[in-house]
Amino acid sequence: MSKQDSLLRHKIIIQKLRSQASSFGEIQNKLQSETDLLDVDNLVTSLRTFQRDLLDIASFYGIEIKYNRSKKVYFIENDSEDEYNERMFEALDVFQALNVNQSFSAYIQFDTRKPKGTEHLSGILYAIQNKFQIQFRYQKFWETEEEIRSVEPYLLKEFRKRWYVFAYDLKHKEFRTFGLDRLSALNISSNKFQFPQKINLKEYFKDCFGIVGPNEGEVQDILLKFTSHQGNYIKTMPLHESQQIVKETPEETLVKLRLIPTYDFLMEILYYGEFVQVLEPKHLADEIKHKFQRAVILYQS
DNA sequence: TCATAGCAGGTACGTTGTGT
DNA sequence: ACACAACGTACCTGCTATGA
Repeated sequence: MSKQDSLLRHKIIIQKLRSQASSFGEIQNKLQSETDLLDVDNLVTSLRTFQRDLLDIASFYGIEIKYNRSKKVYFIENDSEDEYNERMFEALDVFQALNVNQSFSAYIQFDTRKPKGTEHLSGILYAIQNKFQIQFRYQKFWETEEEIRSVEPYLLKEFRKRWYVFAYDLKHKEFRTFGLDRLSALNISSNKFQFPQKINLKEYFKDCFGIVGPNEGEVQDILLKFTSHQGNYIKTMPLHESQQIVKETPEETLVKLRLIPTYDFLMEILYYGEFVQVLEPKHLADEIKHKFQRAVILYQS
């Protein structure tokens, strides 16, 4: 029984109890069926170990599982569906799937991609937690030369499967976002910094789309008309936390957003091509229109 | 009465030291 | 360089005391 199995067991227990309150026997049955399905070491444990699992789940994930004596079932008391835990379980799923059997490699095709800089995640996280300045080499997309940066790291941010660190650049004296995949020779210095009182990170990025900070423009109400097919997709994968479905018909889905229309957002709209129309604001609709017109010119000969 | 928690002991596995 | 024993650690189970 490895640590990995313990994590897997925790995940299955949480999933089982999220779907319904269950007795210890029912949980054991679930663990047994998952053991057969995943082809792993036996995940079924004794009651004593299960009780310890409950304590671990509470301390690791903050999910409190209680026992209902009269109904003889365990249930989750304070389920928050925490984003971090969800992502961790997701990673575990992938790890599990890839780890099951090497011979499955014939059935798995990876997206082609370059290194994502994830090896820096734990180092930067450590620096953020302990408020240490960091230095690193940084290469911008559009420049060939590397620069040495010295920054105060505040936040790790993920966007479109890439990781970024939001930080205060000590040389340029401003907040900047750095892509981890373009960063090398990371050094965590012993220089401490004070976290700026005036910034609330959740609030800071609330109206933003992508990695561009809020100093890039004003918050606006945006109304988009998607084809119903794309609309279904958008409903399951919201563009932004402010997203609201305003109207739905068999032909179209109207979506309202409230954010700063940054460059990243513009790119997102262009990505949906003919399947979306910007209804409001007009200047954004015009900008998209111009971009498409310029693109069309490329194909006229 | 029964869930819970503490403890002792077993097993598996990784690491380290030693001999060939 | 390799094999193997000794040791340490993590994690498990079963037993049992506790207390709501």
